[in-house]
Amino acid sequence: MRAALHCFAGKGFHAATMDDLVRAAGLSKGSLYWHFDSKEEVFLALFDAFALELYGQWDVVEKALEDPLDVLRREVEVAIETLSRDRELLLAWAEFLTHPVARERMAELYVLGRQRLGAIAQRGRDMGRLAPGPDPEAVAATLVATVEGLLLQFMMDPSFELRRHFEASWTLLSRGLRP
Amino acid sequence: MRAALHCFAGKGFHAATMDDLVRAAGLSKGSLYWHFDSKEEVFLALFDAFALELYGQWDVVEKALEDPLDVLRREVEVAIETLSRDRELLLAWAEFLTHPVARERMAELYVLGRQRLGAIAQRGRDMGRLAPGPDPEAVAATLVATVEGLLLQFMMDPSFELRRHFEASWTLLSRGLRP
DNA sequence: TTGACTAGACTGACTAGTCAGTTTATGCCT
DNA sequence: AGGCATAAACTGACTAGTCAGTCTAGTCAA
Repeated sequence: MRAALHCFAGKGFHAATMDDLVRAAGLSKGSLYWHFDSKEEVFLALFDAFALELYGQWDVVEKALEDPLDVLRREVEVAIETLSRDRELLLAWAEFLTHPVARERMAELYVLGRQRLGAIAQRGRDMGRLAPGPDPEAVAATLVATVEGLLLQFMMDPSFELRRHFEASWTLLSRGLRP
Repeated sequence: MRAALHCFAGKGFHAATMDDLVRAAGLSKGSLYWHFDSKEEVFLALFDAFALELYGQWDVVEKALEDPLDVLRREVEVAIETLSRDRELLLAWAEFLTHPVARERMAELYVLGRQRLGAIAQRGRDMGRLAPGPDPEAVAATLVATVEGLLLQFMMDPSFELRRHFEASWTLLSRGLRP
């Protein structure tokens, strides 16, 4: 899987050949096809692994923190950290956007992500910790957009100051979120 | 070019064959190669056309509007409108992210975009129309992130209410931007 | 002995790009 | 008007190469 991530991130899904994966993993063609039925399956397995990791981390955040505004901030932060930890992961992420099946799964991931953030925003509003103005669903969409948009800029340009810009984005957004 | 957009959006850069383009354009192989030297050249020509269109529209906005906050809002709006007008354009946009050369050009586009938005934010701050808090560069990065993040979500899911969520995002952000 | 696993040569479908020409448009001279 | 030259646009069969996936022949641990 690590070898596959390396190959797909470096050359993209199509340009990376099964021979590349085999070489990078130190395996043979036969072995690779013993473990996976097809190139696509390797690719999708990668996606599923990251989706699982991301939402696993969100579970932790939601159990650890109380204040809805803290949870929102930390979840955005965790999503950015998880995906930017490894540059190859980020490049593979872009690759997922262009693969028909991976894209479908990514779409589900977004829907679920918005639901989770939206539910927290709703709770925050009910508790009076968030401004009553913007509806929770739209807040969730805005937060997802911020995560993905900042990551996209970082992906295009490693010198993009992700951390600093995230702090600035949050400062702007939280002013709008607070009652 | 229209035919190429259709093919690349539908199947992606790699899976779309030159024979597909030829069929879609109602041309022959030789003809296509008379106009373009390679598949990559067709692809990059598409990117350049859209980059040009986008910044052309920003020029118009900057000439037409006075108040920096209005300009910022309208430029974000125009970027979203231009890229979401045509679903195929949006899908091709994702394709650009994964092509090494197109990615480089996209990176330049982001840098230039942030510079332009940053300059306007700076002016707004100097004029006292924007809060002095967040530095202009970070404001620009946040706005670019919002555009790209919302578009990404719309790309994955046509039922995503782009317009409504854009309004909500702007409401949140503008609260943070105003003095 | 069996079944999980590995090796790597091989095949067949597919595709970017080429080339040797053909047709159409344009301009110019008588 | 018509003949001629030149360039621009186009045609489609062909080549040379690539690569996902298959297949046969194994190894090795329990």
